[in-house]
Amino acid sequence: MKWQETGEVPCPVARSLSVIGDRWTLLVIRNAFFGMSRFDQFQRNLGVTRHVLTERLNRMVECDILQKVLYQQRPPRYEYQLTDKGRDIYPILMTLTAWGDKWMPLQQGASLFFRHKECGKIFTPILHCSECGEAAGVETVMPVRSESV
Amino acid sequence: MKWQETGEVPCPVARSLSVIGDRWTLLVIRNAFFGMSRFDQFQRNLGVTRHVLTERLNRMVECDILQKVLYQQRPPRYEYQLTDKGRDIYPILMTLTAWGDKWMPLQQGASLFFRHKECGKIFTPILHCSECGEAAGVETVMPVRSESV
DNA sequence: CTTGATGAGTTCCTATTTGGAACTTACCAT
DNA sequence: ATGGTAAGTTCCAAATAGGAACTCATCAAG
Repeated sequence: MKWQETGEVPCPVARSLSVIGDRWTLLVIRNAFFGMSRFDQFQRNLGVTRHVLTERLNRMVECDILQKVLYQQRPPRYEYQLTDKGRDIYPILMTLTAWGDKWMPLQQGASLFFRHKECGKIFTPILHCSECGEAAGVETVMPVRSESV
Repeated sequence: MKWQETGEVPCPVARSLSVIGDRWTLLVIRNAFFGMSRFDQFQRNLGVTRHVLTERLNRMVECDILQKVLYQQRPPRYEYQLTDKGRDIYPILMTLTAWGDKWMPLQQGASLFFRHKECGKIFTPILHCSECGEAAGVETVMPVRSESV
């Protein structure tokens, strides 16, 4: 099975991964959340080769995760900004961060935190149930395939 | 930059991705959550080539996401079971699922749901702040690098 | 006892994707 | 006229992936 065939696959995990399931893509998005938007910023910060970066940015624009915005004429220069679809990847980055901090810690401790503006504190993201509001972890959740709903 | 160099990188997102940041790895883990544990089950269900699957399973065992458990002698056969570290990937799969359902829907609707055992309902996972308990989305969260904490 | 099936890989070859470095194009500043 | 900046392109070598066939130990059937 090739990866371009998975965009229309029934599993939403596979569909998500068909777009954001490679390493550089998520790192570009992480940097976009830190305010980066230009080709050379991404390239220098990540160390990704220019031609892989070109391919990834184009794919994200096609998939409507980033949009090109003209920031200068003569010569025309575009920057890449997160769309609503792209901004909605934030929870994925938060859970990835939480997992990395917990299970692949470095001796000098975490290097990325999240501050909740409403209470002002550094926090760990916890998944809750949209229906009852209580925490929903692996022990309290059952995956259900749609055939059997 | 090569990918094997990123395991010790300061960003926890990059460290997470160095292990689970490729397409097949997360699909294998998804299937493990559905109860699969054997080589041929993974191979047939995913359509991944056997030698890529071998490499991925070995890597996950090395990283302590899966563990090999003998389930038969003569000939010795092992199955792959999620460890605590592996089970803790569940929130990542939930957020990936929620994003895929919302932004890459199929005409016939979602094909994977989560049921909260405590309230019995199908739900969408929402990230909350571990400190105050309120919802924490992209608008109410500030990423902070550790240098500036 | 020969054949066939099962499970978990391994091997081999080809095709695609990366990594790395240099080159291009359009402009501005000195 | 020279150098710098930004955003790519191009080229080649190296690594990774896809596909199909092969191996090995063992059990079951005819």
